[in-house]
Amino acid sequence: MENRIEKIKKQLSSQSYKLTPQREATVRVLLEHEEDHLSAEDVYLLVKEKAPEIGLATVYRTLELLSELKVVDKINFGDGVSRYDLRKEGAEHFHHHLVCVECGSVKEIEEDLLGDVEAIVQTRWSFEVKDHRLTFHGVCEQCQTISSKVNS
Amino acid sequence: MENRIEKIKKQLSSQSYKLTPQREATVRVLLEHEEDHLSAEDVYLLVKEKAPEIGLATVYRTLELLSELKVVDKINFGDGVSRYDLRKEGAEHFHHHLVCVECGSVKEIEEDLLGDVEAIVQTRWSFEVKDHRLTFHGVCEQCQTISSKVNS
DNA sequence: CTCACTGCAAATCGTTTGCATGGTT
DNA sequence: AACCATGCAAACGATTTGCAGTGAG
Repeated sequence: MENRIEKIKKQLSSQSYKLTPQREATVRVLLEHEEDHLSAEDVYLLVKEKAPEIGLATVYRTLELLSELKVVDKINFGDGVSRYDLRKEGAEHFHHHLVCVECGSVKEIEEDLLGDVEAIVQTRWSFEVKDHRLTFHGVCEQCQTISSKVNS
Repeated sequence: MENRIEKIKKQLSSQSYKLTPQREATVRVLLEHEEDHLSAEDVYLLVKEKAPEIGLATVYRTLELLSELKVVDKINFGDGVSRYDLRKEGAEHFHHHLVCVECGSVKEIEEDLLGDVEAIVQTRWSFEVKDHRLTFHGVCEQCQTISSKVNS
């Protein structure tokens, strides 16, 4: 935890940005909720618990900044809200997501399943792939169980 | 063209919706711009050329309806705008996209490259895949050429 | 003293909704 | 007459911006 903060601090200062208390509080919230997919509003409310004076605009500005530095990834699951996801240590690619159309839960897949596909795209369409976004829509294990009960 | 309109008309009436003049004009615009990825605003402006009385709200309502019927897919490339994409005839899956980070162009890939990956997700995570969204971010062929010129 | 950073409120932008009207059946 | 669909304007929610105040270097 602390060393990840330290790392982010260095990343910031290398581009002459400061890790202000507000920014640190925001980063800490993100670290404590790595599994979730928080919206800016979510982050704001959580940060407010630690630093009540913080403003929503600052949270937006911080998330924007972290996004530029590729510390977080900004995603969009189609509801009109942006969500922010800590990039895992050393991950060079965005991870994949499984979105359940029944309960709305979101699961992350860390493995990169797209190696082959990227190679195909690269050669067949002469497209130099830098990153990707992959989301599956479907029914999660839990909801499959529930609906099979209902239907029996 | 006409037979696709006819088909959509049938699809609508099978669920007791009507293909009103406004809806037809909207569908025609989408058909004439299959390659593009129009936002609701874009569609609105184009429809207005044919049917000046149409309101923006109607365009939104029509696109929403077509989206439910799976005639179009609603996508989001991360700028805060929804875009609407005609589903190809008989396609059961969403097609993939190549977004160029240099010039912003968007290219479509019709082939479904995810068959294997879906099988993996299905078995390994017990997730029943219904559909997917796959977007690659990178540099398109044209921009690769340009930047290699600049750098030489 | 300077300048990046902040909080607040107002502004913006895409999208949705309420409502009165018009057209079909 | 009942009802779906429309246009318009107002409402809405997420995000951005202008600006004056603050604090670290």
